[in-house]
Amino acid sequence: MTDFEDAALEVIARLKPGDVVTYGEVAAEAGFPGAARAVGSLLRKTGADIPWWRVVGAGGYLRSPDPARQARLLAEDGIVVIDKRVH
DNA sequence: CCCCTGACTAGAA
DNA sequence: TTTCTAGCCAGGG
Repeated sequence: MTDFEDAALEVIARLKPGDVVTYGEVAAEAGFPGAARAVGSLLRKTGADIPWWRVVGAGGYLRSPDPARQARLLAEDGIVVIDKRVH
């Protein structure tokens, strides 16, 4: 487990219902500013156990391979998603 | 070690 | 507005 993965996973695990952060914010918060891509790679291989749906792309755009599913999960958190974007 | 890809971004053209 | 480029980190060939 790399330092990056360890820190990034913890940042995401701390997210509460209603919270939405971008890949870049997670990376910066984890101490690796600019490593937004690595966050995506991490979520891709990481199974459940973390609120991955609360991580979106810059501008609130849903970048997950299944935007519809992510939008539904966000809705359960009380977050409104319009045209695949969080406002 | 080199090269390419990707749930990314910000800035330049 | 759309397209490119450069930067970043992890992974795979």
